Amino acid sequence: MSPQNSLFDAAPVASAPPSSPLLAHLNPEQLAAVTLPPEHALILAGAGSGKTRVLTTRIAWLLQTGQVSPGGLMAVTFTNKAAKEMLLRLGTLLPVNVRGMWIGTFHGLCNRFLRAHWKLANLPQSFQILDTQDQLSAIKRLMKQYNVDDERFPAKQTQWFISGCKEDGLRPGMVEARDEETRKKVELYQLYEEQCQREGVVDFGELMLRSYELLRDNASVRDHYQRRFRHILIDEFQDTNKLQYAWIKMLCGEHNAVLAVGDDDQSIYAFRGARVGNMADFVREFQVRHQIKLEENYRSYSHILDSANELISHNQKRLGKTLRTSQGPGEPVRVIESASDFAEANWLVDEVKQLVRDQGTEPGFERKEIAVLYRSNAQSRVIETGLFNAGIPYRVYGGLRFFERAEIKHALAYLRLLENPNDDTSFLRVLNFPPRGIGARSVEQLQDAAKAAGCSLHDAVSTLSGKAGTNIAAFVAKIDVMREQTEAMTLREIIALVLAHSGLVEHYKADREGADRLENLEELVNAAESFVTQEGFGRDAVAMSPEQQVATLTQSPASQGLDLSRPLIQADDPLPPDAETGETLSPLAAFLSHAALEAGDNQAQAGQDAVQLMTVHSSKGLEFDAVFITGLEEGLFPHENSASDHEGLEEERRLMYVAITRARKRLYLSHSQTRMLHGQTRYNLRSRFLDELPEASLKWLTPKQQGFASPGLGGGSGGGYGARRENSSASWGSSGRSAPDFASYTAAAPAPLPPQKAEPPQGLRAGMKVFHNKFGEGKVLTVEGTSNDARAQVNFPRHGIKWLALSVAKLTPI
DNA sequence: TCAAGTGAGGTTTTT
DNA sequence: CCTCACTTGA
Repeated sequence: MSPQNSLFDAAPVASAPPSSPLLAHLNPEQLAAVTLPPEHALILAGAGSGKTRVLTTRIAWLLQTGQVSPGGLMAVTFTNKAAKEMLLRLGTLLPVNVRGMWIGTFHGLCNRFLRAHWKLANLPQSFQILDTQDQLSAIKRLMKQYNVDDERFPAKQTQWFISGCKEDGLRPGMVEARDEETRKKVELYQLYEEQCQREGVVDFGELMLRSYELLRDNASVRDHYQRRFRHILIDEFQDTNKLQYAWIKMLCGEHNAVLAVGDDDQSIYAFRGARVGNMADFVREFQVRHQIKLEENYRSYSHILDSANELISHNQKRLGKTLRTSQGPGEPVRVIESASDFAEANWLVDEVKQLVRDQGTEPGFERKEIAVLYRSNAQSRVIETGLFNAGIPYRVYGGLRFFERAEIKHALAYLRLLENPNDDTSFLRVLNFPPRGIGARSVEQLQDAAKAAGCSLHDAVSTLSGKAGTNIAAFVAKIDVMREQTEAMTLREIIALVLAHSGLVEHYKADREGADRLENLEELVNAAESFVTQEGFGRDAVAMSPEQQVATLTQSPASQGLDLSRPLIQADDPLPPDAETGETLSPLAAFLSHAALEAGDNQAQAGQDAVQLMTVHSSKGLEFDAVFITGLEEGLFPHENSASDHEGLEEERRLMYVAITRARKRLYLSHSQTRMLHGQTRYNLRSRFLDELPEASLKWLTPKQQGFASPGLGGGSGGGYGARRENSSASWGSSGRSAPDFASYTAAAPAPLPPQKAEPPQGLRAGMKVFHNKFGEGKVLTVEGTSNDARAQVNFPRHGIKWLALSVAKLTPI
């Protein structure tokens, strides 16, 4: 390794930077990152280190110093939210018209690319995008048609297989199929592809894969984009999958500069194909000479950061990074043990009340600045019940988003049929919705006819005869008439007409519980309206000519230091070969892409001052004044499915790291002795992660108990926080039932009482080592049930994993 | 065609 | 225990 290649040399600024206001207030590392020379670089950006700021300032700096024109760079993110944020902040840094710039999500940019090159990509101009739901129903339909046993090949699994292949860049012919089962899946993959192609639809994976292949197979297109995008900036690089990495590589020729920004310690999406290893691969394959660490944290006090640092230091596979702050220690991290999940929720409710009540005085927390995090969605229920009964407003992240709602999907299906009559997924979705007397038999007949003729359902209708055909023919006629009627209409008018003529509005009006759905349909019209005005109905979906780009740029307000007279686009920046710039995508088609790629807000009633409930995964990228991390128990967090192998455990630890680093001022870590799971009471040990934190930064509100050794000891009651120190010698279960149960919060709907006794059967807890007369030594994995029903799952090194009924088997703790 | 019943399965999720 | 997807019966 050459000296230049040494790790994390904060690269000196090439030449003295212009003392631009852009660069003010950046710390040395940030400044170095922003002003890096135009070469490949990796920024290792810790949580809360100003990553987005560096990215946007870098773009602004490149533009301002004339190193690149707005059309000459591309910035890629994973979520629409991140992309919007980037555009927004860029707009505040520079008077640049960001419309038309290639800043967006991987999928959004691929969509734009494929729209510009639809012919080369072998797609219809207005190809439709299948979301995950659509994809699954398309696969189900396919499997039915080919009489595939869905017991042996569940549609979900097939979907997972297909998506997995695409993420790895594999077409059916490239998949290595050793066993019969895989061969069958590959066959289904092949058939699915043919079906999508026939119907003119692409799924999310296809957007990426086809873009990649087009670049790979078409030298002139590839050359064009390689020459065009001198600067490529990638956000959240640790989340890229194999295909995305290959795609980036494909966009890189001799003279490109890729700026990859990421944090290996926050890589929590391996389960969906993300490869942290891409960071190391990037450094090696791109011969990255500049690596910069951003370790200064602007979010949290040092007790919180010390906890995060210490925890993550237990991971072996790391690039290495330590967060620091100049904000001072702050409060210690509070740790609490409860007797049950109910008690935990109760305590949490009390604590939240306290935090909110203190508002105005110190510390003073707004409800929306309080987050409750958990490992899995199922955990939210108890907490919701508690908050609900206490009358505390709360908001749960992660339900159905706007464009995923059934009524919206129905409306979109009609709209899609206007654009593309061959979209069988949409056809089937609304063929009999609202009900118009088309039964399963008729549908099957139609499907058979279509299969025989090798055409779409829409086209097969004419071949249909008899009574069954008339209703279907009427449906098709209705769609065709709508298409004609809407030809010259605005998007808003089109949607209004479709809503009325499809019968959707009528149907929901008749439905007692249809009011909400009607409201959403109303909202769809609004969404279309604002799409048209804000997005310029997707004009940016088509590659802009240089002239257009200069034009939009000069339209923007007077710039500070941006020389508008200089030619912004080089003369040698021609339109991509075969770009279909003449034909504009229809507003409707653009809106439909938008609906598929941007499913809408993930939270109900935004803007309200409500406590935020979400999984740790969805908390990534967010921050709150106060954070509760709940359910810190072995088996839950780290999750039992991940704890067995080293890789999985390290990812769980990163997840915990993400959770901790969400907190600005105050952090609570909570675990419970018992928890209701799958209808059974489980007895879990506290998470090992709690033992991986620095004692000096913690404050145990309930006494810390010794490891696995004394299951019968200790004190956690569900009650008062911080006031429970006195019962350190009390046997749990017999004391500390002082917490009010939910019934005391609610007059109307009493919730179930917490269990009377939290005594694990025979004192067994997960994680304990036990001895069995026949099997020898083993480790307890789980304990379930009570008294006579109780059983334990034990892993015996010699005999494997066994379930043992505790009323029969003799297990001695050792 | 719709409502009630049955049975399986229950980490994490964006596009 | 709870949710959902799918089947069955009127």
